[in-house]
Amino acid sequence: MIPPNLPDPMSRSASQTDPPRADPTDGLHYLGMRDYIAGRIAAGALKAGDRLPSERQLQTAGGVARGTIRQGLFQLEAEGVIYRRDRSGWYVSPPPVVYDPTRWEGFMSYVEAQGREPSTETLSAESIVADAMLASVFGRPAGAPLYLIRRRRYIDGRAVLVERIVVDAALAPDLLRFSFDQSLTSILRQAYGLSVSRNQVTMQPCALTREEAEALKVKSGLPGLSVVRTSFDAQGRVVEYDHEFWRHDALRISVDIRVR
Amino acid sequence: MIPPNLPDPMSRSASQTDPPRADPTDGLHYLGMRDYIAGRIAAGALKAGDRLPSERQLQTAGGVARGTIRQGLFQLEAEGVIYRRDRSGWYVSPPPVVYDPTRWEGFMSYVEAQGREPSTETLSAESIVADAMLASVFGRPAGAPLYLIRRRRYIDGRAVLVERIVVDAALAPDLLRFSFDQSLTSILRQAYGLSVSRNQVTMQPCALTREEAEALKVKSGLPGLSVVRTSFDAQGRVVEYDHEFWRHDALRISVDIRVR
DNA sequence: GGTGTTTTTTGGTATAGACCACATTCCCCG
DNA sequence: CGGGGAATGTGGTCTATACCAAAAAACACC
Repeated sequence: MIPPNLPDPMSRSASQTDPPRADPTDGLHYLGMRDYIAGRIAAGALKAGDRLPSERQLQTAGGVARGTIRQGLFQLEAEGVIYRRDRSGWYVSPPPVVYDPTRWEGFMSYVEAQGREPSTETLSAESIVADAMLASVFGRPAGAPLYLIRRRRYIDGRAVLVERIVVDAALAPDLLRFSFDQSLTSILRQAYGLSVSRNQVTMQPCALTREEAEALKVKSGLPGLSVVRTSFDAQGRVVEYDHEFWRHDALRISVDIRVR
Repeated sequence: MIPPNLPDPMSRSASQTDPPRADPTDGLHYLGMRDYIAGRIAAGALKAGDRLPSERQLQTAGGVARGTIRQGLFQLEAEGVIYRRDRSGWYVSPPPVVYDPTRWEGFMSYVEAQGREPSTETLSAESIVADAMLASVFGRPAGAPLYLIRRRRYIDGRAVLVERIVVDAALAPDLLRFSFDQSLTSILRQAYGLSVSRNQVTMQPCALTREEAEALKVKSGLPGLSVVRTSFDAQGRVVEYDHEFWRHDALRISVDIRVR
């Protein structure tokens, strides 16, 4: 379904136009470690989900200090090649899911369509009142009643995003009686007749703050992707305001559009 | 557990719904340093483009080891708050430009529209032949003649991306006689009658490899954003195949779309 | 078989010091 | 005044060590 117009990361270094050079790592130890691990993954010796040798094993095997090892691992982490589970170890990242913001089908369906297994967990669902920022988003006075839903979503059992969804209570009265472990979009459509006709999506790299990092069970400060989605219905009313925090290695953005 | 003896930073993001806690950084020195710098920026004491105190100055002022200082700086870098110039120092990042892949106007116009000053530098322009990957992109046999243009683009004098554009020589014969310091899209339209009617864009966080990092004058391995854009004309022919490597802190993606 | 408890392993944080390569600055000389 | 070279400052890399907190594994017990 997805056109293969992105070269495989494996073929990145294979530029035949470059002049031959003796050592692509410039003799830097942490780059050597990075390339060694990356090579083992590319060669298939380490597969998605596999655990890497412990840092101390790599240390003695490679003859370099542990700090240097970690420097190389951090770089692979930034590339999205590996990830860590706190105090458990380093693991090979599974492939990212492809997200097309112009084709809004909802998390569950597009993850499933890519042969992965999505699941959702509701962290909290409560009534709140609009602060200044939310008031301007929804075009209502400060203090207007809203619903806030916090969810955590998984792919193949790995937590990949946490989100905070805000819904206007005036448009969806008594929303909290529903369970939110399924698609919220279909609840809004079927129970309240609210259908999305326009989406406004912005994305930005970020560092996961304490709250999001805890929810994703990662160390605070890891790189992430912040996605803010505002959904409007045909009348231009804000149906959903959704702020998602993704693991940066879990997502690839793909947009296919006709030029206006 | 001794907090760094630094002047009071602004609290990072005091969420009034959180239970009160003594120390939002958990007493971790590198987080204290991070929040201290972030606070100075938020408070306006440090503005975009300003240089931070040197690591050794922060070290003595804060009473923490240099490695710990750097850990905090790296985190701010991952957030896009600061950046470094090799062996020169750390600087406050300018705000990112907003990129809307559905609204294709070209780099020059959308950067200018945001009140920033774009510029372009051609690194190389040459004839190549299609390898297997490019052959499949362009739907032509391997060995077909193509043009490869490498450019570096700036915003307000700071290099923000390098790109490799490939054009089918059959569609744009003798393309290399043009200068590419302006918009390539308009050259293709005006000189060859090629207009883009569809774009396929994918984006993915990456680490900048040696080649791109050198072109951007940053350290190899810094986080970046890989953007691949394939432009088609009305007949479905590939007009441009463009692979861009962005500084991750220079870009924000914003999409506004009607749901299909 | 299940259930707590202890031990071991693992990554997370932090220190102090050393040397290098490059950028910048300054100063001297023509 | 300009240019060149030396001195200095800066981040970049690396080592070695230490201790901690949490996860995982091993174990003892019921």
